[in-house]
Amino acid sequence: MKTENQHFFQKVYQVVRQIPYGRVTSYGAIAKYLGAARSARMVGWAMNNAHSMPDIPAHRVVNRVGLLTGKHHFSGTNLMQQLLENEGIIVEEDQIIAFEKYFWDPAKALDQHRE
DNA sequence: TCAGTGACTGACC
DNA sequence: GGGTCAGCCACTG
Repeated sequence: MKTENQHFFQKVYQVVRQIPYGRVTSYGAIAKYLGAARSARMVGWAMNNAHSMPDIPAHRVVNRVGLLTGKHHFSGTNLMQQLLENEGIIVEEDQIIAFEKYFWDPAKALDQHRE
């Protein structure tokens, strides 16, 4: 039984869905929120599997420097960038400009216990 | 079964 | 300050 793994993936999808419009986050941030900061690759794998899931704004998930490492996995090579720009995010050479400005931390946004 | 790969990250040199 | 290495875990051949 690997239901726990499924749960991990589901959690990833749930967090990604919570990303507000015009915001982005990183694989590590999600992984850290899920208590698996060292398993950021699993988040990336979850995104790969996210194609099977509806309403997963995977384009809002980039690596820690705001680089669109996963754009190649989208239908078009520019689709990911187009989607981000459509939300008001500036993307240049596959990298988000002022990434930290748009960065959305699930650990802070979803955890209402701390401020 | 074993080994290689990957939408990552942090540490080290 | 930039390049390299190792760790992480699941999937594929």
